[in-house]
Amino acid sequence: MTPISRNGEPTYKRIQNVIRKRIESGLLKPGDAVASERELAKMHKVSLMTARHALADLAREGMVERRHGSGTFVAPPKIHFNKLMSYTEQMASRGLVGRSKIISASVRDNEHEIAARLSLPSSSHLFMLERVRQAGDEPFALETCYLSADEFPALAGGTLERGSLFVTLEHEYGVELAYADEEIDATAADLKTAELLALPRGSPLLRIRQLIFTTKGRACLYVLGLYRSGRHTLVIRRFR
Amino acid sequence: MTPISRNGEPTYKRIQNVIRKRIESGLLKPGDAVASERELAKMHKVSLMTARHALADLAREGMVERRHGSGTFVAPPKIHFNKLMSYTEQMASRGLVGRSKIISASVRDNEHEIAARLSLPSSSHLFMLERVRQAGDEPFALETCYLSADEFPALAGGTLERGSLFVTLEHEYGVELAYADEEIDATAADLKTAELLALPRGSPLLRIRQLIFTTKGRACLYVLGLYRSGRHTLVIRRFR
DNA sequence: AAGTGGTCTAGACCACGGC
DNA sequence: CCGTGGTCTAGACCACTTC
Repeated sequence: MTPISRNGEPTYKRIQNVIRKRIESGLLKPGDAVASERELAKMHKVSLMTARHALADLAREGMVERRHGSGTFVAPPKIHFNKLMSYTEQMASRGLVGRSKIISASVRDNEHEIAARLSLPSSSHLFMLERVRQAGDEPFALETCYLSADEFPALAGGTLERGSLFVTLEHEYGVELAYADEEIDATAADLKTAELLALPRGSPLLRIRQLIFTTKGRACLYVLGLYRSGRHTLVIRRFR
Repeated sequence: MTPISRNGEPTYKRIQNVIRKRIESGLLKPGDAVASERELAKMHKVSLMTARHALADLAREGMVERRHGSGTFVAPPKIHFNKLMSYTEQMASRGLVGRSKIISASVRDNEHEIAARLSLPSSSHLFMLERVRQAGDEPFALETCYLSADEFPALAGGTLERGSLFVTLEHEYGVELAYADEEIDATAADLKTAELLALPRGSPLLRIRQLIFTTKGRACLYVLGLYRSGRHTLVIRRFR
C-alpha cells in the first residue's frame, strides 16, 4: 500500500480527520469512547502503529484523552485561555454584539517609538485608529491601534466603520496573526480619556499595550488599550 | 531485548535524558546538530522507531528542532511566557534577590468569599499573610495570601520569615502546584495600601487576584496582589 | 481473562536539503 | 548523490483497567 494517498495527506491525518468530524458534528460527545487502536487499524486497514500515531497526536492537541488499560475518550471542550481575540470575537464568545465608535482615523508620520516597535523606519506613515468600545451604551475602553499605512493602504479609505480590524487584516490582506506580546499596568485617566470614557480625571485604568505578530514573526499591529476599572477584568491562566 | 530497563524507565526516555544532559551541561549549544535517528539507533542498539520517538518527543517539548532533510538541532532557549512563578523565582530569573517585609500573619475564620474560592466551608480557618514586596528599598507591591490553616498547620508557626511560600508548600507539604487563574484589573489605593506603599491615596494600582491550583485540580492558595503603577508591568503572551 | 494503551523491533519507501 | 526526517508495516510483549 502506498503510505500516502493521492492527495498527499498522510494516512494518520486522514484517520484523525474522520474522528475529528465525528466529534465536531456532535456524533461523539465528551466522555464517549473513541475506537481503540486495534479497531481503527482494522477499520482503516493500517498497522497498529499508524492508528496509534493518529490517536496519540489527537490526545496531544487535547481533542481526546487516553487512559491506560481503559481506552480513548472524547475530551471535554477546553476553555480557551490566553487566546488572542479581537474585541468583536471576545464579545461574540460571550454571546454579545460588540459596539464601538470611531473617534479618529488618520495617518501619522511622527510616531517614532511605535514605528520602532513595529520594526519600521522611524518616520513611517502609520495609520492610527482610535475607537471607544461600548458595553450597551456605556463606554468602557479606549483603544488606539497603529499599523503601517503603506502596507495596508485601503484601511485609510475607511472600510472599518463596522468591520472587525482582525477580519479585514486576515481576509483582505491575507495576514495570519499568530500571537501578541502584552504589557499590562495601571495608570490614571488623563483629561481626554476621562471625557471619552465619561469618568472623573485621575480614575484608575487598566492599560494594555499589545504588539501583535504574524505567523512569520513580523510585528504588524500595535494596540494601546485603556480599560475602565470595574467594567473590565482581564482573565488569564498561567502554568508552572 | 527487554523493552524496559531494570529501573522501569522506557528506553526512549533514557535516550532523551542522555541528550538533555548534553544540552544542559553546555556540551551541545543552540544550533548544534544532535545525533540523527539512525546514529542514535546504532549507538543505543535500538530500532529506528524508538530513536525517532525520543527525538520527536524532545522536539515537542521545544528542546530540539527538527528540519526535514537536514537534521535535528538544539533549539534556542525559550523565553518562559505566562509561567507561574513565585516572587522569589521572578526576581531570581532577573538576577535579583527579592526582599519582602511581613506586615501581618494571622488566622481568620470570617473570610467567607475567599473560603468559597478555595472550595472550603464558609467559616474555615484561613491563614492570612500580608507582605510588602520591595525592589531595593522601595516598596512596589502588597501581596495578601490565604490558605487553609488546617491543611498547612506549621505555617502559622512562622517559618516564612525568609523562605519562599512556594518552596515551603512544594517541599514541606509535597504540594505540586500546576496553574493559576488570574483576574487582573485596575483600582485606586485605599488609605492603608497607600501608606504601606508610600503613595498618595487614590493612586492607580494594578490588582491581580490569583487562585492557584495543584496538579490534582484543587484550589489551594489565593493571592491578592496590588502593584504600584510604573514600578511593575505584567508581561504576557497570547496565542491565536 | 479480555481488552486497552505503552513500548519496541527490524525492516521499508518517500520527500526534502545540501553538497 | 547521500543523509536526513516523515510515514508506514506486521507483528511482539508488557502494564494497566475492567469484569
